[in-house]
Amino acid sequence: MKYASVIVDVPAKQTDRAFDYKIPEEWQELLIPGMRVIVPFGPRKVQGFVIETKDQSDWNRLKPIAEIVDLTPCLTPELLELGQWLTEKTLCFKISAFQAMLPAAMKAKYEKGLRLLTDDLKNLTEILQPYFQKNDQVKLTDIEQTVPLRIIQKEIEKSYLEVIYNVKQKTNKKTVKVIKRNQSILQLTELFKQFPANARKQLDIINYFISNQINEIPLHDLLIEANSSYASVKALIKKEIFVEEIKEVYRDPYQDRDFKKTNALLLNNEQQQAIAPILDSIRETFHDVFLLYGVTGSGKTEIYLQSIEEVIRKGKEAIVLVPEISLTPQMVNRFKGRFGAKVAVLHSGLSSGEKYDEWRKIQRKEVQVVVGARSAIFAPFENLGMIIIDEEHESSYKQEENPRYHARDVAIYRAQIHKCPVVLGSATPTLESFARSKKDVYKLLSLKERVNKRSMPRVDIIDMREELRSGNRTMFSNVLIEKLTERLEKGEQSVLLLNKRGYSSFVMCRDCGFVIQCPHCDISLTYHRHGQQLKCHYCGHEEQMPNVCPECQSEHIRFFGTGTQRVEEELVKVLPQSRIIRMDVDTTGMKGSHEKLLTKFGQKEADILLGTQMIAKGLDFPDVTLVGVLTADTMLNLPDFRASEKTFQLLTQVSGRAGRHELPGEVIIQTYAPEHYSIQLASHYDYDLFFEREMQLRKNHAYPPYYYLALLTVSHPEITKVVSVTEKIVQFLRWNVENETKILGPVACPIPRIKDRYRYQCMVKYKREKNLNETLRKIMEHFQPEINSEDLTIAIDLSPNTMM
DNA sequence: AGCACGCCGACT
DNA sequence: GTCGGCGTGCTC
Repeated sequence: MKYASVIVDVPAKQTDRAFDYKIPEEWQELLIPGMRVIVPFGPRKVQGFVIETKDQSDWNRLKPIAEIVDLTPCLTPELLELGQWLTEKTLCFKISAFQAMLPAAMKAKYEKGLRLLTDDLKNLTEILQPYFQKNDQVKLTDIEQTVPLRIIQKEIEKSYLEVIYNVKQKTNKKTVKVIKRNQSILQLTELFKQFPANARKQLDIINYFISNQINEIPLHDLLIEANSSYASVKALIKKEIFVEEIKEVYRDPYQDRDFKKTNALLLNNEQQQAIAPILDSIRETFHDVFLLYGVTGSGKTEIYLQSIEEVIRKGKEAIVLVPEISLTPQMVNRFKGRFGAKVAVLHSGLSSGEKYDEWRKIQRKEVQVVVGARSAIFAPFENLGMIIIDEEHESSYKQEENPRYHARDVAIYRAQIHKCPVVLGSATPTLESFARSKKDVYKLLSLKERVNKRSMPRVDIIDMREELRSGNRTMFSNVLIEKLTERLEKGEQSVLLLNKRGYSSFVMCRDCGFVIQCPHCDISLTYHRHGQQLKCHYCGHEEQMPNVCPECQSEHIRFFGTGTQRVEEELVKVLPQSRIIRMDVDTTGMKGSHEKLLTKFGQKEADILLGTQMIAKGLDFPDVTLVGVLTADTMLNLPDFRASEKTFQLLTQVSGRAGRHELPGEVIIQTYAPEHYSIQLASHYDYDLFFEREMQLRKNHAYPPYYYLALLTVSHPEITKVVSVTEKIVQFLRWNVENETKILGPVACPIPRIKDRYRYQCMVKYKREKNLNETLRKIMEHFQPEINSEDLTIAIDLSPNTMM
């Protein structure tokens, strides 16, 4: 093939199409679609993806491809196709779709440099001379600060310098030097006999290879094992007895750990009934979507594991998606324990290099199973036998930035192509999925019993308003303190959950009610104990906590709301004898600290684990017998049509953390809205009734699953512009949609201003809209001039999870 | 997105 | 007369 169509790494409307390039002669056999290349683009060079090779091009002034990045394509034909589908489904740029499918380490970095063109350094202006003493190339970033751009430009005009564009690869393949023998063991043995006896170190090395019967060994290891130095090794290399090689090695984040090999557990009756149709689907290469609806502790994971075994037996591969936070060691252990080295793990706790390495294992087909968060759905397997999405209801499966895809949709798309099953597992399925299972679009598989036959822990709802009325002004109800004390005495553990979503510690004046807000965003600043700072979570603005109210000069200005730090302090006051582990973003920022804290708790080095949402999932500690939810209802006040659903899910999840083993558990839910149905029904573990009630509400308010949603968010520094653009969009939409489709707006967003930009939105609620994407594309096209030059942005989210 | 080109005002 | 502002349009 002589020509290649390339999608270039320039995320913009005008460049969102293929550009053709000539393939240099020597690469014409080599280059195939899915490979990354570096191509000249205007005056610079950019990375791009080859989507097609061909023998003809409509363009006549073609530039040649500058470089090939991959030797094997990083995108399979299926993924190339999937990228196309993603762009259409989410209205994102093609390049963004491709980049979303690969580990971040494979994204190119760009760097500008200057190259010396004149032979005589003295021609150059004096300040520039020192930079070119040693090298004829200098990074522009090194010079920019000291030398004004004007001066540099002058030199370029005089052709003493030229600008060069470098595309740098982040892909830091980790390598080691290995020493390889160049001769057979037999030859070495011969050599050993005749070797000069005074070369003792060299003899040691040769002997090491002979006695251990090895072909090669990493240099580092050799030096230690044979107790020798690099000098002796080099001498042997010079004699051509050994050779030195650079070898790619994987950073294995789990290398220092042994995983206890586990075997398949015996499935109970219910589990057997649930797994049978999945196994059928795997065996018969048939696409199906299963909703595995099983209460916490009903043994869903064992079903996953045994299904995967079948997939592997068939010589196929499996993807397992788990929510980011539940990718705890416990989860990894179960998969590694069963499948050992056949598993790759992809989650945010890994460094970008580690993620890249795990991805390479998948690409090279060295593993058959990948366990990972959302983006693992793009694992470059070519022989998929099954896709599992655990905790199907988790909102983290939806990406909240472009491309705004939902992993569930991608899973079903891929599974259709591979003719394999998708298993969606949850104790609290999304209304969408459960509704689909009722309509037989998904096949429902139920697990109603817990494996250990224990009933779910008893849940008590505590009305915090009552507590306040009876004079308890702390954040702990009397009952909770009582129960916590009880656990302390018995040596059992407790978990306390602070539901922080939709809740922040703002600063208010007690005298005049003034709340300190961000000057750039319409949202109150959050108090951070660290350095008495006030911080904006949306734009990063920081200011000092004032001593007096800026409005009325009163000294009664203080922060409200509760952070885990604050809870910890209070808790220590009430239960001074307790040992507490606090887990939130502050304490788990560092790599691996999350895990360390959990291990500590698991080894009973603490009595109470206190944390935010992140502790709600996947934890399984035998001695936890009490779970307390400090503030159950904070989410309910958010402008989010899923607020009740999320509250129900969260409460059900945490309740499942108590009493998973021998000891019976108990749950205390503190709330200011005890009568709310999502709290009431969660306390009775009544998903079915919750489903009924919530469905009724969704129907009445025209929300999913009865209607599909599309959310358009317009932003611009001037409010008048935002309003007028949003109005125009609404008008255009009204003209172009079906009668039963509802258009809401324009309205200001829940956060009406972020980073000095006003935000308005408009919501489309529809049942059938064949041409919606086309209509939306027309809108984007129409406003393109303003988007390009007037700092206007229009964001489109098809099927938004929230309205924020 | 970047970058060049080009057309206008305010300075040596 | 030149420097430098940023609107416009292109990138195989």
